Amino acid sequence: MFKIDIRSSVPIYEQLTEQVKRAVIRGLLKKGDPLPSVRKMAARLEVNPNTVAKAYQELERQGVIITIRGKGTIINDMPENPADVSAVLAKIRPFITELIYAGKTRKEITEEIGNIYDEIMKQR
Amino acid sequence: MFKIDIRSSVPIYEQLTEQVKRAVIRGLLKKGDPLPSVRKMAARLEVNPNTVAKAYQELERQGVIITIRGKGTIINDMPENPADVSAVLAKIRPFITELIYAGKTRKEITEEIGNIYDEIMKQR
DNA sequence: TTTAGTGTATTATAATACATAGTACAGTTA
DNA sequence: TAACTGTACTATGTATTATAATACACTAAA
Repeated sequence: MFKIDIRSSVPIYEQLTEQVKRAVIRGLLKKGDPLPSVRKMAARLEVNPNTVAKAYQELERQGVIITIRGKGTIINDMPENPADVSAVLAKIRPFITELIYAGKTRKEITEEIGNIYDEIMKQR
Repeated sequence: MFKIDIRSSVPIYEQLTEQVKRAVIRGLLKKGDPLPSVRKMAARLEVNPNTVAKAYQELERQGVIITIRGKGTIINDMPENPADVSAVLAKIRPFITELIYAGKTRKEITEEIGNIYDEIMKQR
């Protein structure tokens, strides 16, 4: 269900947190569903358990999962009150600048973003 | 014309490269316009000359500026053939995931991107 | 030629982030 | 008790970012 690209420049724990969130968005994981333990997940992904632990801690901080020491980790509800959207938009801005500089029009850019949206939501 | 936020987690040289590109996009800088020398720019921004040099080298690598040893640095033509757009889109994807998770709809997201576009293009 | 101003290159230091390794501890469940 | 949870800690290695301090090659003007 989860795959890590070890050659990517994106940190492993970030790859994992994003994929968990995507699975929740797609409905592949629902409230109460358990995640594999830190050690099992690490074994499956062939990464260090500490790296998985870091990803789980980040997911809990964002309210995506609930962890209970000794028991395990389960998926939480999708949040109702939106997170810090403006901070996310600020991070996107430099990339939009790059696209404009590459000659992309306003319409092309918004269409590409729409395509990304569809790809994330799509059930394989 | 350029401002650096020293408290930002975005590297200084990245802040500078993006602002130069934005100035070109807005038409505030045109082909042949000179950029301040590495040392002058560093003094104005109150950063180390090496950091400015790194930004200039990155801008030259991207074809934004032309540097001539002993003479100075000037703005290049806007590129006609687009750069690696797919790589940029790949970097945007995790942020779109975050926005979806925060409850944003497809329409809301594409509109927000459009707003960013307008803000970048806007002449103050 | 000399001088001052360009960009460039190198070495060193410091701080931080990322990932791994190994070990230990606290809590839960069968 | 035994085996499993998550958590905490130290240590190591690598990479990135930024600064500092020089040094070098080239250009333009005095």
